[in-house]
Amino acid sequence: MRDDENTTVKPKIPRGRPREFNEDDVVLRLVNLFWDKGYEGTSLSDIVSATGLKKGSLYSLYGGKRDMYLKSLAYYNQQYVEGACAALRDKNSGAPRTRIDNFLSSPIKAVTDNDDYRGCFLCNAAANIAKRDVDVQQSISAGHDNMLQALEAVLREDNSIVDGPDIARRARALLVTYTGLRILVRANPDIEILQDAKKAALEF
Amino acid sequence: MRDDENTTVKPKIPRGRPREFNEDDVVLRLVNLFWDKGYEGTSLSDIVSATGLKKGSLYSLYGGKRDMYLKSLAYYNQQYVEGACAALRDKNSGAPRTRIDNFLSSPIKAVTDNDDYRGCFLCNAAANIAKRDVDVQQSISAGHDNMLQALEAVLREDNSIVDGPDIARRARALLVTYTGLRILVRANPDIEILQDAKKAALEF
DNA sequence: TTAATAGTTGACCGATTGGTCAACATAGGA
DNA sequence: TCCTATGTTGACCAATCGGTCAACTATTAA
Repeated sequence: MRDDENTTVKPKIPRGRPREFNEDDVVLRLVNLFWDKGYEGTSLSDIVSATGLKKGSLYSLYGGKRDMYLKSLAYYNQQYVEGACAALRDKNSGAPRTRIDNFLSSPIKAVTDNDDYRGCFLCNAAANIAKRDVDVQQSISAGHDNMLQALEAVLREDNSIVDGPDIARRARALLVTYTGLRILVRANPDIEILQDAKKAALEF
Repeated sequence: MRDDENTTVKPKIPRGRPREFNEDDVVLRLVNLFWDKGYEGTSLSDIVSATGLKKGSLYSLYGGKRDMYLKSLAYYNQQYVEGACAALRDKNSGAPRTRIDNFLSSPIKAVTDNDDYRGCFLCNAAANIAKRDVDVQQSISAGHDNMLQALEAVLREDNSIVDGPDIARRARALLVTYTGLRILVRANPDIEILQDAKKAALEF
């Protein structure tokens, strides 16, 4: 009891030399690197120059390149995927159909608004090395599950769809469309194709 | 005129030492390698051991790794994509809707029938390096254009769809769904999700 | 002060990367 | 039988790959 008096919130007890960097900044840079160039396409020296950290620091922090990749996927799930899911679920951000439209528009808007052709990190990971790495596979599945549940939630709000197996099916179809859009963005500069496909995907 | 007498069809005039391999066999092995492991994920020694050729032969044949990749994409377009498009167009292989169903089923059947989780070579290429290589991008676009045209052709056969902009839009949506299925196959072992999504995508 | 702990750094590692090349082999044409 | 043209081979290349480590620095606890 006496000990707890001073450390009510147990704020922090750092020992040894303090870090000279912010770990969130670092992992964000990792995400952006792997997202853009993939696992094999990103080299350690890419990482060193992008983060400013030396190999030693990186390795004592993560263990290895693969762990950096895994951390990046987790961070992406936590930040980006979770953000998209929250928007889907947010009843204050429009009618159900509007939110679904926004969801399918985001892959396109990334290009038109921000010149961001990177697509979806999870989709790229799937195309990259998913089959050869169970942990990568699990991270992707986790993200997809999250999205599927958010999609089902918003679909259930829509009166025009009968509750039941249709909901799950529709959600799955939307995820597939989302994935397709995110991939095509990386290869096809023709935005009209994507907008058309989105429009058709919303006709249900 | 005299010279042409003997060489009516100009069959072949091979000079120098003849090749000890079949070029089609080689490129097929290249396709299978790059398809599975991607560009950066495939090393020259992978290629050497898969083809049986030595580096010297490979380089005098193709010029470099990137050219091998480009050749593989072209071969994939010529063989696999063209095959799928022909099946879509073939009026003897079922009603329009049936053919579209087959088209969307092929990504799933590859898994269930042949344990083939590689997805689509073009989609993987898009996720891999498309943005950094114009030639790769063009090869992907060419394949997609081919598919889109075949899809439009078969959709035009279907009486339930009014000819006009709807055709193109529907075709584009189908291509996006196809792409999404092919990508998800690589990451998600849950076939039921894909079958469900396919079913929903056919409800138009 | 002095340990103990943790972070930073640059030199270093063997292995592998994509790629080159000279020597040699095998064919057709003169 | 040469000559030319092409194919095959293995040795070789610099550069880069992911990864390790000992020396050094900065901090807190005793």
